[in-house]
Amino acid sequence: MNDPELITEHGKSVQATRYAPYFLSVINNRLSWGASQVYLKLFDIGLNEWRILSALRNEPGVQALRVGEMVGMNKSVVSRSTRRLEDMGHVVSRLDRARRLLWLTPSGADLHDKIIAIALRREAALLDGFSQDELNTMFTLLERMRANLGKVDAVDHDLTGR
Amino acid sequence: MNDPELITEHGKSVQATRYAPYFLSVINNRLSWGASQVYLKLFDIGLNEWRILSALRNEPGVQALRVGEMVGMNKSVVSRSTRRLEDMGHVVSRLDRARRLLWLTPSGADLHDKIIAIALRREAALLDGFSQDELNTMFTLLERMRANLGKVDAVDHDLTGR
DNA sequence: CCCTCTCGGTTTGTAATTAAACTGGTTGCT
DNA sequence: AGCAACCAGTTTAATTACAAACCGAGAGGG
Repeated sequence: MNDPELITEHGKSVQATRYAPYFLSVINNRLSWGASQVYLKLFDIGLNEWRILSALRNEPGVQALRVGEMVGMNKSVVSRSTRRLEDMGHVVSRLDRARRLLWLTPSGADLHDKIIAIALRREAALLDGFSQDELNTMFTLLERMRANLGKVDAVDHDLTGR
Repeated sequence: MNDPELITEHGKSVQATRYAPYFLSVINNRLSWGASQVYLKLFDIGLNEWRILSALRNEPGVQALRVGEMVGMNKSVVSRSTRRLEDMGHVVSRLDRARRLLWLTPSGADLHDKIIAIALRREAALLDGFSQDELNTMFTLLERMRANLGKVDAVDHDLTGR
């Protein structure tokens, strides 16, 4: 019945339950997709716009490029999303030489404060049942993974010849 | 100089370094983007195609829907990616009633074995320096987060009214 | 035997993400 | 002053991701 040309035997493979990238992607994808949907539905802005609000709340008057660094966004996204927030009246910008400096408006600050409450509630649900010790451990381990990303890149460069 | 209408004071905000979703997104995004680039460059297939190869290696002859469950992919992605793999000759399918059953071809199995070596190398780089104990702890904590995703959804439903 | 409901799968639409090409203004050097 | 190098930001293109609408084949009930 089965074509002998087909692979039908169980070979060595990745066990998803012990493969870190799989775990990370499942958790992250559902988290960020869910966040987007909630923010869009309640406030008509997406996850990227929210990140910008957050950055500007921390450092009012920064330039666009710095916003990207702060929240780990590509500058192209910063560009589009700030424009959108500006159109909606949540952000204003001023040109300083070649730089574009950004501030929240009162409505932007208000929006930020509403969304952060939701973001923290969602995070609390994600970490429900974690003791303080476990939280510390987890952040430490995540931080070490993040620090190792450069080594992953090195593997990639090795494989693709830069 | 600063318009008084603008928010310029530092208010309560999210500290990215202790905000789990941010960490997860940074790590995951770089990981999966990097993987895609490597697989595309070396083998002309993307991350999604790779995931399907992996699922079919584990369970030859499964139906498309089940593949999605196994590797956490949306069925629409499974649909597109399997078609692509079939066009490339790495996968064959057979209709069984309404189901579409999938198998690797020898070339697909070969491709799988090449890529898994890379995937494991990349993961090893990510987890470089982790002791066996730390690995166990981390997978446990990740699994608990994954299990909590339902609670996050509950928060979302509560907020958006289903 | 036909109608409807269900189920697997495909298509479509929107958001997020990154790199790379492009633009325009600044700065620095001669 | 003029040209080149650089830098911030914008635009474009490609990939991943999810939900929802859609479609077609089966199954079940009347």
